[in-house]
Amino acid sequence: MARPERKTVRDVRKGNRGMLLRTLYFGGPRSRHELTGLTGLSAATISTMTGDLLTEKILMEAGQVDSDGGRPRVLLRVNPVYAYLIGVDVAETHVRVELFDLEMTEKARVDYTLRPSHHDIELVARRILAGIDVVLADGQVTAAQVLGVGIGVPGIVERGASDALIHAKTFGWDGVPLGALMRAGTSLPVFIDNGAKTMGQAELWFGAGRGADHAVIVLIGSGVGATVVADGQAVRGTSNSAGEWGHTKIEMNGRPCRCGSRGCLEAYIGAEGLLARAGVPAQTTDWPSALGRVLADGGPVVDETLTYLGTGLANLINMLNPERILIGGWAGLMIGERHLDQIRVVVGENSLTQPYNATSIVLGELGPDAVAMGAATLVLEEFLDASAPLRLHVAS
Amino acid sequence: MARPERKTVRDVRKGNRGMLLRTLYFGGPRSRHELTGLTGLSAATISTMTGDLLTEKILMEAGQVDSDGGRPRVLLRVNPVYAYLIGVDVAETHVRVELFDLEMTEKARVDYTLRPSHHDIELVARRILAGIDVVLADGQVTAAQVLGVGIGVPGIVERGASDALIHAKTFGWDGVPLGALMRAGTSLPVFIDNGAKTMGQAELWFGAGRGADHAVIVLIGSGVGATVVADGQAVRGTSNSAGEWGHTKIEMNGRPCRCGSRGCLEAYIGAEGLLARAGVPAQTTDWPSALGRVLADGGPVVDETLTYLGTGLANLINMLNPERILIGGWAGLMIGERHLDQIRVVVGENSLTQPYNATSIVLGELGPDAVAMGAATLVLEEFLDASAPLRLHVAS
DNA sequence: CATGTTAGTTCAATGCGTGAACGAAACGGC
DNA sequence: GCCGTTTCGTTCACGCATTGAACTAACATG
Repeated sequence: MARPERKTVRDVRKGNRGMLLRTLYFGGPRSRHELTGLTGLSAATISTMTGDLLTEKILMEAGQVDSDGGRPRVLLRVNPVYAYLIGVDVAETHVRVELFDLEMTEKARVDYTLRPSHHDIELVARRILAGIDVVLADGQVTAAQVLGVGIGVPGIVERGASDALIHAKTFGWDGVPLGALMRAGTSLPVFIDNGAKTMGQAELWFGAGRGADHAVIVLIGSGVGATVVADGQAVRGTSNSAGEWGHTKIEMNGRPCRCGSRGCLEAYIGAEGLLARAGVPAQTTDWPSALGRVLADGGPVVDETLTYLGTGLANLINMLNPERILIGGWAGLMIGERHLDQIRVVVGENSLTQPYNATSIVLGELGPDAVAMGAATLVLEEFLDASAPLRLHVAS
Repeated sequence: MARPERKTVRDVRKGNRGMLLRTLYFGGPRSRHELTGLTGLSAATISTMTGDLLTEKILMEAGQVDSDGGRPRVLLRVNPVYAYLIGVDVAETHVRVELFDLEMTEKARVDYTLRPSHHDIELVARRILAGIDVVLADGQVTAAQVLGVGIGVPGIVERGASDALIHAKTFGWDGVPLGALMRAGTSLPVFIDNGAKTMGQAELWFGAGRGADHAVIVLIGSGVGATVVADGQAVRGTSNSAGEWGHTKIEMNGRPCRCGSRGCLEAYIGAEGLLARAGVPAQTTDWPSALGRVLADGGPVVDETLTYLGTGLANLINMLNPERILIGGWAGLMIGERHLDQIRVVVGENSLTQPYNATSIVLGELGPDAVAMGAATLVLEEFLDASAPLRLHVAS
């Protein structure tokens, strides 16, 4: 029963300011006059608030537009170089650090290859910290101009009372305090979340999920996960591990899954399980091409996969009644590009009419590269929500 | 991307007032002094606000308590007879109308038997309206003292742009505008929701779900449904039909379900499916005793049922990471009372360690009678949230 | 250059929460 | 019975928020 916080008059300002900022961020350049309509605020408030934001350089003017017969309207927009965001993608084979401006335009990036079985947490933390320095130098940005660092990691990010702990079996991480390690090396604010979640966040904000209040973004790679969005908010659960769609059971006594259980959806539609079922040799390394060949050849395994996938999606629809389902992840996109229509048919057969008709099933627009961008989005979200007399942070 | 509304200073008051009211409603009688700590508001604000609420008679004094060595504290509480709530349970065999005071104490009730296949919407609406008059008379309450009427109905309640439409196959209702029919006969505010959801609401507020921010309340009767609560709010989905847990698929090509599909969870753990699988003759009418015998006899069907139930719950845990799962519904309670431990074992085997350890699985505390109470809770919620200079409504 | 129209700003009014000063109601010690 | 102490509760000036109304700014047209 999430109890609301105490509010004071200043919170009103903070909330309205955030709303104005969001409107301008997503609603393109607008005049003050248009903003009154879009935000519901009075012209007086818009005037003073935009005044503040302009002197803070969070907003900037963006030309004029004639307004038939009267004073022309001055367009306002978010100043993309007011501040910068850093997004990090920690994956099995690499650590990528990217620098974005406020509009999510990439200004610099650096990749570090991770050798398999070299996932030592200290090493990863060092790579990230080094990467931050590199992108700042390349992008000619000082740390003081950066709002924060978002990091997308594999596995479960447990948000307990104190610091976030990361559990990633494949990395051998069991309760690793990455946040604390980062803070030891930088004074920038750090936000950490599961990589599938940050990718979902990216799709929701900048991809095919724009504007959806109720959505599920499913990620199909070698593993399978999902981001659930209800009322515009990501559902995180009590310890931030919601969304483990891949390990929901779709078949009693089904195929063994690498999680140790049986009949998990991931064992059927995850790339690893799919390729194994199609008889692709286990030592194959180029999974995408192998999957491409399997999909091109067709056959019962592909049909079966579509049935499992469609049924899994139907379960989401029945359970959560989203207005949109996005299919993403490299394997998900490959499957979806070829067979989206058939997936829709299977979903229709396995979900209730009412919620099925309310849902559209589409492909993600952003590639797998979106993990870092989504991570940076965590910082952006913080900025838009609480930008109040914004304090930029001191460099490390 | 649920955008927040414009806020003004008065919304601050409304919000804080609601918080104070909730604190007092659920936190028993408290002194003004204690309220400052519990709400975070200053003593000054508490003083003026409780003053207002006392003159409005929403609050009342509730005795004094010595405070060692100083002025004794005056306890305040919500005035239970400030206003009343009406809850309605529309079920297959009856329409029940109940009158509650603000503390959810039942003041009057009336039942109307519904003959099978006599679910004409006009008839049901007439029964409800008549029932309202009866409970008001019995409880010696005028319509002006009633905050509203909550109605729990079977099937899907579609909240579209205009009025709520109800789809209930078993009733032959397909897009029935019950709300409009009610408003034609009474001027009381009407709130309609699915009966399983209202029961979930009741458990969440007054039953075993108290205080849980992330919970799933599963209802197992002849059908199977669930209420998902995330961040203290019920997840409704885009057309208010979220929670159809019973028709998620747990087995590919499994048993046929009455929904027309196959392998639905409901076909295994719903009372109807369970009894059929146990070989109980279809013409049996006393399902509870039949289920009791099946459970007492044990055997493979029962084990199988527990496996299906546990797996279905494990899917919820993996997907939603709740802190608590409540098992309710008459069949759910019967199964849970005997086999809760075994259910927990199965759940543990089929869910990921992390989220499993974060969840407690418990039985519901409220019987099936809670549908009407939960429906009335819809009205209560409205009152606590927006009680602002509360307007009581004119009688019909 | 006067007029009309649209865009944006300024200002007094009103509402809210807060801290500080103040008032109220008990107890304990003498 | 009186006085100091402690705790509870109220009052009031202040700062900050939005707002409507009056006002200024900047254009087009004739």
